[in-house]
Amino acid sequence: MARRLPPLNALRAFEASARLGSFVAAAAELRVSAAAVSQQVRRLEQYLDTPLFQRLARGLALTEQGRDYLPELSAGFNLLGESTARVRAKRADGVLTLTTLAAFANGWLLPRLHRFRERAPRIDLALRTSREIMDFRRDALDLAIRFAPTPGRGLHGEELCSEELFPVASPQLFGGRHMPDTLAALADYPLLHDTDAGNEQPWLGWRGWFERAGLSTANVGRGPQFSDSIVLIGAAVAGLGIAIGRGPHVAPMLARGQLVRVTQESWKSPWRYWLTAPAAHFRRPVVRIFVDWALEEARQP
Amino acid sequence: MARRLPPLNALRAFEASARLGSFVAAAAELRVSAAAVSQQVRRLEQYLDTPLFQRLARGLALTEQGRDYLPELSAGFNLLGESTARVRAKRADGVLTLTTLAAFANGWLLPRLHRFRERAPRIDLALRTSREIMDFRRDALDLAIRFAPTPGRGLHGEELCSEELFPVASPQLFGGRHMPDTLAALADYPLLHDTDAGNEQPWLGWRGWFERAGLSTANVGRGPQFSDSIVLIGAAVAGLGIAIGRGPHVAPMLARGQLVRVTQESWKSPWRYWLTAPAAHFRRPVVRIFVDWALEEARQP
DNA sequence: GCTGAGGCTAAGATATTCTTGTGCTCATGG
DNA sequence: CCATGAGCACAAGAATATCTTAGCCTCAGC
Repeated sequence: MARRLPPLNALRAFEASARLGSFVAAAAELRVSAAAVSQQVRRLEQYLDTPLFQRLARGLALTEQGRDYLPELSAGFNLLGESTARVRAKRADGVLTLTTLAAFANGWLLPRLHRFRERAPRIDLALRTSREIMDFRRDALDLAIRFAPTPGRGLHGEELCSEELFPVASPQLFGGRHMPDTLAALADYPLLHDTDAGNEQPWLGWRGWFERAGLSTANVGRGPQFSDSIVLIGAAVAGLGIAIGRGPHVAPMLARGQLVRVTQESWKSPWRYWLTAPAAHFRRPVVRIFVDWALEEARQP
Repeated sequence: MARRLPPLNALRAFEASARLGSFVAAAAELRVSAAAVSQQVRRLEQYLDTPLFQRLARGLALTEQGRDYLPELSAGFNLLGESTARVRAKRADGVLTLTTLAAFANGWLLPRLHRFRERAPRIDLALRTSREIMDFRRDALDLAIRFAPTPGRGLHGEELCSEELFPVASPQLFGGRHMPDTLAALADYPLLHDTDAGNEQPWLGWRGWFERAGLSTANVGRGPQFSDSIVLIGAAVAGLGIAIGRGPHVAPMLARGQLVRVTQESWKSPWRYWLTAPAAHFRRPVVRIFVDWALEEARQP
């Protein structure tokens, strides 16, 4: 008749630790101290009477038991989490005003939005794309997605995703010819530039890339410039040259074959995409539901 | 990056309540008071901002939200519970000495035992089938399965399953003829009797059945008698007559078509099958693992 | 119209869980 | 080769969360 379950919070602590590979990281996800996670995991190990981690001086390694255990736990918690999110979202109702870069909206948000509509059919999204930093005091904004080193002063922020960059071009640019496979060889093709880029964020500009590789930057300024990433990408798709593709902005074009990666080079940006707003906004149900959904989307491979 | 989960203990309280249809029943399963369950469910409803139950004067009814929610939660908790049980069982090691009625072992336990071997490959079962009540003080017994109204004096017990009874016979007994469909019509066939039955437990004897139906019991004592349910069933399978089939004892024969139910009559026994032993035994890992497994098996449809 | 089952609430008791602060180990880098 | 810092363990007290108890309410069934 009965069902016997292990201590659930200990289980959650283990699942997070195993998934993230560290008590410190798990503690951040669970918003408790690392010591708390350590204690919870110990409790579970006692309950099971078997070690789940090998404690190394620097970090953790799963034991065989732990390795077998993790995937099923994750699946179980996913079920709990997803079904809960659905229940929560179904009756929420209202408008969510969101700003983000057009290119991010286009590359990341729009292709996923049908799933949000499914989950929260009664929340309407009002999307404001703008290159300016919006002011929460002035504008009637619920939430912003920002690319920045930190969430922003005075604002609460949750990390949405990181960004990997790599050279991309239309396959038509090369006709049948061999595609260049080194950074140096790219200089033979027209390079497309983002106007803003390259000062603070060297990974956004060709100059940064050539300097990092120790190559001459003499001719690196040549080529057309674009003030907006979305237009820049459009130019690359049209075969006008090679652009520095920002992962989240170009993923759908890569998936459709409109763009391909050129060379194996890549650069992982130290900045992050943040979901950000004054802390109070995050307590609005409509915002919370969107944020939870977005974070979940970002966790998918 | 992050995953957001609802309060897990509240979730478990809801799952149990919804599955069992009552806070009182859920409280028994979770081994807390009904008030605690009520509070936990309320907490979850607040978290979700939606009602999950309609509170009726006498009992509960799921709302639409709750109805959608339950199956996924159950699936999630099943994953957690089953994978945990596997991890727990894998290293346990030893012998479990168990007594039970031969017919119950044959009809219920043996067909399921391959799954137990899978889960706990290093636990060997020593099965002692006996019609006598075993004495935990005298015999080296870990656990007994007993059919009784209560677990037994001085012993801890967990309810394994109930028992439904119904007339059964080999389909060959009727040749091509019409199968009797009323209790009264059974009297035309040989009735098979369990020697012990019919005094304390009227549902085990034909006399009890005929009395309950208000029929004459004049000829009800006729027919062969058997001192052991397993032999009685064998006789029924061999086409010797109609027996009172005890659900857990005859399930595999029904599944294989060796027996069929005769008439739609059935009687739900007020006694239960108990897993029972001195409380201390239940704390032995080997016992706990078997008990958890058996309870889980009993929950399956 | 009783009675009992089942649920609710409030308040205080009890447990669990978390944080803080300290100490340890070892990989990394100067 | 030593200093540094990341990451984990441990202990004790603090902060919560959770449970129980006890009394009340409603309605179904007798």
